[in-house]
Amino acid sequence: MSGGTKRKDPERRQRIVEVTLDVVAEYGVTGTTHRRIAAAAAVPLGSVTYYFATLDDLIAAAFLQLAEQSSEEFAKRMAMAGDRDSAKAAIVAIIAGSIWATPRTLLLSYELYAFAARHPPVAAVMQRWMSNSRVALERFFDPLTARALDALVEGIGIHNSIDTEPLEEDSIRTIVDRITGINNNFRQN
Amino acid sequence: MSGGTKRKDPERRQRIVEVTLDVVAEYGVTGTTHRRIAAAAAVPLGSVTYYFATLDDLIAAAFLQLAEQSSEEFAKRMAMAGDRDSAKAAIVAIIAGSIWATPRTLLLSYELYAFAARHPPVAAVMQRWMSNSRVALERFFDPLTARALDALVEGIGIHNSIDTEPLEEDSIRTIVDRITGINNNFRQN
DNA sequence: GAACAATTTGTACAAATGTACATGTGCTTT
DNA sequence: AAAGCACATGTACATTTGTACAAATTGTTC
Repeated sequence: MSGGTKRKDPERRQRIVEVTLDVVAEYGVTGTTHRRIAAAAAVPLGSVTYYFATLDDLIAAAFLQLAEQSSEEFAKRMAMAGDRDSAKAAIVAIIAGSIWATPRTLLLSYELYAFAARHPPVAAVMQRWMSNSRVALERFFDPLTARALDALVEGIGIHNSIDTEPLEEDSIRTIVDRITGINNNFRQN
Repeated sequence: MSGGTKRKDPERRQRIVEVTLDVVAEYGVTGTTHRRIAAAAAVPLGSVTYYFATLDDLIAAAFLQLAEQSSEEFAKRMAMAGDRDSAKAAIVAIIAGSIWATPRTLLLSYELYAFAARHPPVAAVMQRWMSNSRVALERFFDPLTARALDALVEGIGIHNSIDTEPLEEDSIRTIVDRITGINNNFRQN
């Protein structure tokens, strides 16, 4: 039939990519090696180099996946919102909830930023990611507000991960309210 | 006299620390090695290991210095402000101006975050840094607003460094105005 | 100026790493 | 069933790395 699976372990490549994120999360990019990845994926060393010409390629692939997943996730949550108020609620939930801003994700973000700074293709994907987030936000808010909210998600996320006592949900809501304005910049669709 | 300098190259240790930041900025923590640092500082390899027992120690020392410098710099700028309005102006300048949010500093920040996540002592210093920033801001704003502004500096800084067209100063001012409130949460001293 | 301790230097080496590659192994097509 | 091919595996190896260390050097103290 059409495009049948090739051989034995059809999802091996994908598994390697996913496991790479685990390794990065645990050891950092600095401590990420072919052998650790191979061990984590339970495949022989040669298998890792078979699918990815270079270690950088593999790490890049892993980060690309992370960016795309995050981007989709964010867009999905925003898409579920019907009006400005529920959009604001979604933002608050994204920042406060340990669903998205999990320690692991934050940590991977730091590694991603650092990595992207030295790998233009990855940087390009990050730009798309940011752009998508903004587009999603601009369904409910004007461009400037969208950017501010986007930055806020980033900033509070980071600070909360470092801070001993993270901001509470109510506080976050207050800030979001201030940025979006109680009665200015309407532009519903 | 009291505590005279020991030997030949009295500032060697300090120079090594500073040069380490250069190396990290250029190659990332991943690409930072004893030998590169030695070359950049124009000292023999043995000299690097003489002052710092381990490479991690050295990198940690370098990041600690970065954190302290940044912290002082931020506090100083805030201290110069006399009232809320000039404080707001200072914040806008910090975000927009390429003085503090230079590509190098941002890049080093990413590396620092990632590094701190795996090195508790460095994480502790980062907490102090954040705490200091907030205290500086709380001279002019209530605690919640201070946190929001702090996060905003972080978030916009990052996004601007990735984005193709950074936010203009006017836009930043608008957002800062919204967060600080035009006529709410006064608390001058 | 001899003893001393703090620095300085060059070299050595075991461990880890990225990558290459020769050799299997099992589908699929002819 | 033979051939072809994509995938799989284990091993090999040149490099790079962190770190140790013995030997020199230099200022300071007595």
